[in-house]
Amino acid sequence: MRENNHQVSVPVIKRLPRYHRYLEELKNLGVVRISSKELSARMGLTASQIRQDLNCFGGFGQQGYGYNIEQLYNEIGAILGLNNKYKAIMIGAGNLGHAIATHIHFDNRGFDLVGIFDNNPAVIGTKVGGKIVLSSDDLEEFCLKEKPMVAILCIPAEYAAENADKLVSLGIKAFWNFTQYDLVHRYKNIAVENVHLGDSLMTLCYQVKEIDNSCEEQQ
Amino acid sequence: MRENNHQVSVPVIKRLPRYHRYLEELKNLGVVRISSKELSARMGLTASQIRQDLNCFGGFGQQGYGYNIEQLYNEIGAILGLNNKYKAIMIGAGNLGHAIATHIHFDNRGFDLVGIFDNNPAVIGTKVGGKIVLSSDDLEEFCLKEKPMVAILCIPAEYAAENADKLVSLGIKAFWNFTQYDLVHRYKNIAVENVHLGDSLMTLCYQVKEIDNSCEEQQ
DNA sequence: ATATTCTTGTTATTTTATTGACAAAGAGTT
DNA sequence: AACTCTTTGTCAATAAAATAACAAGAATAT
Repeated sequence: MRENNHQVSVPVIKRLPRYHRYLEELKNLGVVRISSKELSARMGLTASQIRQDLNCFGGFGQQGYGYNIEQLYNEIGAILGLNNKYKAIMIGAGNLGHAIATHIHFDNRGFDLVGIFDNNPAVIGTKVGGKIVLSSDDLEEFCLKEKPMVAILCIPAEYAAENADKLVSLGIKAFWNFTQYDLVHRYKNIAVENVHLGDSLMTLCYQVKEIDNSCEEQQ
Repeated sequence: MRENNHQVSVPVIKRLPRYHRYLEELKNLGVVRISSKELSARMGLTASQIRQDLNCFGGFGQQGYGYNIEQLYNEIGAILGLNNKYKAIMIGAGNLGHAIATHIHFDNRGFDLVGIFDNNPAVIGTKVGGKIVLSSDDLEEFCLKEKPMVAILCIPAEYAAENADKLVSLGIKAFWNFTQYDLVHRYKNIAVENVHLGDSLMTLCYQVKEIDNSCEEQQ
């Protein structure tokens, strides 16, 4: 892999998981090699972009041949760090937390969900995704012992800031943030990946409105 | 509002929900007006960007004064189309579908969730978010009668393509897609908003790896 | 072996997005 | 009423991202 001294841009990083998915599918289909041209056609982007993206990390292809699918799949997995087992804890075991904990394959994506916390007595002690939900009161002790690196926030927006501050003080280095609260520029050297479902739905609403308007115009 | 003949770029649209959130918060705090400068400081972006974004849709501000928060909030809501009641149906009432159906405030965001469908007999007939889960067998009849515009896909990736095709044939014009399957360039004149949670987690993994590496280097 | 085709990695160009600059206009002040 | 300050809307400049172009290397065919 190429030396990492030049920062790779966010748009490139955001595309890597998608490449990874397509390559996995091709790998499972038994396809051995692919050219940037063919992959671009499948994915609906330009061959140039694929080559440029990949060359941020190194030359994985071969002229006149293309890319070896299994190798490229593994390389991208390594770039993303999916072989890691970063310890993650979940804060909030309500509807959404429950769904995320049971639905997401953390182990394929570099993480290990080691603890789930809630402050609702009705939920504490129940099992979610094979794990017993712990009380938020035990959070500090747990963090000191297990030293998790990542926190998944599945709590109401109004509790996000205080919880995040506390978690940072307990050594958390990254957030997977499902709250509406914007954590992004609250800390430095803390990674934040927001999943703003409400924002996503509003964006869809705009698109639907556009389609709706153009339908009406045609009539 | 300004005439809509020039297409507004995707990055601008994606920022609108965030403006909307911040304005809502300010409104609830009883703040009446705000300048682009102050809003930009709160949101962590440039004043120029805010002014440029807003001027894609019209001049909502006043020189020497700034923007009236309530007015701007309403304008952005109207631009996004949040006052609509687009009928939405959910396909798949598993863990994730259940959480989305109960957790998301559809009515604040331009939608009305009118039906939930699943093909698992153990789930059909149960109540999710106050609605009885219907059998997928009833989907066609339901769509002919209710004419929903949007489908929320909470099914495994392998069933995404066939379901989407069927839904498009039944008149669905937009998808909120929670599957890993890429619907984007499958149809034209169909809106797709993807929520690829797996991709999001992989992106976070990359960020965590970066932090982890820089920590190790320091030692 | 040689020629031809394919396909990469990289540089150049174009397009898109963000930031900066500033005249014009209204708000607040004296 | 005149003056100063603030802040917009817009245009210009810069930065970033995507696309195109192409030389060079490797595979395949003859």
